[in-house]
Amino acid sequence: MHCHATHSTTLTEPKTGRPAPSETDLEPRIAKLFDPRQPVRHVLPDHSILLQGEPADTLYQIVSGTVRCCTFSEDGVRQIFRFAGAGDYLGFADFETWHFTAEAVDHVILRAVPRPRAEAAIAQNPSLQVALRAMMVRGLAARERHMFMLAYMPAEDRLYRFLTDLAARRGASGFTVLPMKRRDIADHIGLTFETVSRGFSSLKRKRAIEMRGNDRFRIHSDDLLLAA
Amino acid sequence: MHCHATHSTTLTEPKTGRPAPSETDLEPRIAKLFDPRQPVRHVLPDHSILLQGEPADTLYQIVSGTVRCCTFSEDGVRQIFRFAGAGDYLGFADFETWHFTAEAVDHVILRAVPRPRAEAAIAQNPSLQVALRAMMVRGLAARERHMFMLAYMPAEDRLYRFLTDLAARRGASGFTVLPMKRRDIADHIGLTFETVSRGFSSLKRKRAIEMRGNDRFRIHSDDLLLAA
DNA sequence: CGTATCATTGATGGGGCTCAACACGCGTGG
DNA sequence: CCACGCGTGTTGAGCCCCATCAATGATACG
Repeated sequence: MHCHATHSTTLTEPKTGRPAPSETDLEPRIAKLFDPRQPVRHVLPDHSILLQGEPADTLYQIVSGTVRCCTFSEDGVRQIFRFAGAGDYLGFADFETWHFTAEAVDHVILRAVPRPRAEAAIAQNPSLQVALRAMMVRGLAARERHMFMLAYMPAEDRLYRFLTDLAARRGASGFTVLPMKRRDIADHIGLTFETVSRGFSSLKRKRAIEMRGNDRFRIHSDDLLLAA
Repeated sequence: MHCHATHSTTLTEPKTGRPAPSETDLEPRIAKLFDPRQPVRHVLPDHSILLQGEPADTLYQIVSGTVRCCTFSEDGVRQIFRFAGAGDYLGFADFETWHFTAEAVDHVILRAVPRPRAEAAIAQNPSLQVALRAMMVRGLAARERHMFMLAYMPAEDRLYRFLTDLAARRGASGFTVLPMKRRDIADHIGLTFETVSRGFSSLKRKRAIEMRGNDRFRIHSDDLLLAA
């Protein structure tokens, strides 16, 4: 029983990507861990930021750019379980070694903080702990939502939801930049890049999306979509 | 590019379900939140423990039995993102309202603690916070592992891995009880119950598993499996 | 024995993977 | 300037795995 409506299902999330009220208040407490002026790291497209299995001795905040967080199976299949963007954090889901690999999709700028210092600050700051737990709760729910997509949604719906979620996170109306390649999208939503490409074509054909070049898109209103 | 070997891929987890050393030390601290003698709740098979959307005013520890944690899409499709068993906890991934529904698979016995009391205890106990964060980290990794399965593994491999993981969690060698129905398994690994059933038959035929009735199974060694 | 629930097995069709060809932009170097 | 290669994206043809629909067993319970 697949999801008929292309724009289907948000499960029960408040709305896509909208942080809970508590989150809005608490997020700055996490950001304070990072010195807003100091150590900044630049990473070029397709270069790795951190490697699965290596010591997780640093935490990062993404200043700008897009990061793909992925794991590789023994036979080299890549699974991107998350795209992280400006304002997101890397490293709070590990203690000793990284359980995933992070790579730059485009030019990425990071702020870094050594783990010992961060952990010490966390230990002394109860409201920071609450903020962290809230962040991880959102991470759990996001992964469950993604699991549902992988298990039950047909190809085109997966792509449509990926695009709407991305546009919602970027916030601004109008065209949204699509920093990643078709292959990256495919490895994220569990398809081949050919199927992703067909999905783009199909969505364009039925006026669900509009594209400028192949790295900018815009979602059309649901009303238009229903007419198709 | 599917996973050829039936016993394939653990990604990079230490080993199935084995808690990290830190976890072994810290887990009792979470357990201490629950009074080992007092308020116990019994839930009959297929009855609900907590409902998506309702206030999350209680935390639970599972004393015995198996719980399915699931979400429902608008059109009624069920996704079981986790089976929780004896020793597992429910409720640390929410603050105000439940983001999922928990139902008893078999007869379930729970210990409960009111959230305000638990949160107060957490706020005052730093090492408990560390334990909680470790638990949530494991939850994140488990969901990512599951995402990989849903995205890339063929039906039979999914079932085989589900069974091996279950047997590993139960620990004891010999036959393992399978508390849930085919339909539950299907909704967990993203298949239909018919395909799950065919998977059982196929695994039996090639001597990968052995069954006693249809609710007890045993995994055969990989050596035997390779010979098939 | 009749009924209900669950599991198994078969037949059929379709969605997406695979293999393959082609289009397009962009760089380099003749 | 055009040729050529290369990376990326699109489109087509064919096939296979799994969802779907359907029928038959198996077991428990009245």
